[in-house]
Amino acid sequence: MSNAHAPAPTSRREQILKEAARLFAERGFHGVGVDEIGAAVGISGPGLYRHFAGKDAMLAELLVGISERLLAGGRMRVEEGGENPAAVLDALIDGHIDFALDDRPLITLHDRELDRLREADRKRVRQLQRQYVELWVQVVRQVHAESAESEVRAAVHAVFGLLNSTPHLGRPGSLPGRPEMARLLHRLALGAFGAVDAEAAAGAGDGAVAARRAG
Amino acid sequence: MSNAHAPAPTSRREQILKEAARLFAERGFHGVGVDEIGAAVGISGPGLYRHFAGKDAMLAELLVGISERLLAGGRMRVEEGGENPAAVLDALIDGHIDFALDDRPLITLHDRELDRLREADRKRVRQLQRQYVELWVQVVRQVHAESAESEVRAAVHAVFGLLNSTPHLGRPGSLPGRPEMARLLHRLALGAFGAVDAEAAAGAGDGAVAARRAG
DNA sequence: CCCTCAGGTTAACGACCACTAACCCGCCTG
DNA sequence: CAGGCGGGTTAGTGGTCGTTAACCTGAGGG
Repeated sequence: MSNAHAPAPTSRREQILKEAARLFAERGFHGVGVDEIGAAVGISGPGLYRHFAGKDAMLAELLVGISERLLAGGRMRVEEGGENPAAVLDALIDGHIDFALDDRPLITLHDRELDRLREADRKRVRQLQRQYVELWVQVVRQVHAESAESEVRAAVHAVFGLLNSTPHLGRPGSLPGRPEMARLLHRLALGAFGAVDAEAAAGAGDGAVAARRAG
Repeated sequence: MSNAHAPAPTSRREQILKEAARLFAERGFHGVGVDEIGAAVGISGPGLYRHFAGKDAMLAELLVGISERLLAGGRMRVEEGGENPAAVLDALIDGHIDFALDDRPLITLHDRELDRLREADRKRVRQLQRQYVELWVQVVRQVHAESAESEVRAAVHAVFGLLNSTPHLGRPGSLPGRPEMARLLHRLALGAFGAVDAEAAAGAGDGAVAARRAG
């Protein structure tokens, strides 16, 4: 009712997409009915079909959209600070963190409901995701040159998991606020990447923290 | 028909649970029909109701089971190596990695379909999860004593995301094999924890890897 | 002033699905 | 050999859901 903020020209489409993303993330694609999505934006049920071809089309647009934005943002950051790889990595991490903290539902959908897409859309999303990963891999390899590519790639995946973990957090209160959280996640990501090329000598069972090269 | 392998005393219940876990992880709880689950174990449709009260009961048993096993395993490891916190942490990490690598579908379900449970079951699972997290928090705080508890808790959540990222990996080939993967994940987790209490002085934009105290 | 059309509405339809009912059979026990 | 019973089967049922059909309305332009 009292929609005080956001008098911006938020088109009906975008409004629907936002609510659909939230609902899909909360209860899963199959767990949400079109009537609920409609109700969330004040219209009811089949009125949605004036804006979208169907429920699948909403999910497809959401997933393709987020993948494109992630990749575009990543490419932008790479171009901006092209000289200093470490700075580029910092920027990539910060950009991803902003996404994870501010667009939680989308991040959730991104790696949760991908299989509900039609073949064509799924292929497109996967391609975008792969390009995004490779972007990171290249940058990380410039910072940690000694590491094998396959290990770096796995580490990038793992760090995505780390950064995207915010949606699964319990209720706040026992956790840091948003700015502290952003800085903490940044540190954790860098710490993880820094451990990629530690010598494998660190024997399991020995309690010592993995040695790091003083570089 | 020709069920050549698995003559082990794998009870029908367990067999059903295993296949149900796989299917739920692949296509989501609502995306799988009971007929499919039945077909996966060679019986068809309503035959499942001789073993389970319903589809919900299968999911509940899966999620409660995995949560209990994770917690029990964690407690065991804490007791075994009580003296040396760093060794305990190593053991916790290895145990979780084994789980993530060997029981991928369960790990996926664990943080994906929790909301599809009835109130009572959901509460139980969340309680088990919380205890598991607190177990880790205590151990990590013994290793990194200077860190604030809320930051450690967030870091534990994040490292879970890191370790659980394996299910989302594309097809193998561009990634390390299972043993290398286990060791890599171990290193990454330790690296992340090691970065929890780095002085906040590490300015963003400075590319330096977060400093670590030589302890 | 009509006419179009964007953006709604409600009603209905067809598919799917979890679950139940009713029946069946082979094995073990007494 | 009787009979219970664990573990199946197929047919059916009620409900939900995505989608379509048919109808309505208010605003803007010629």
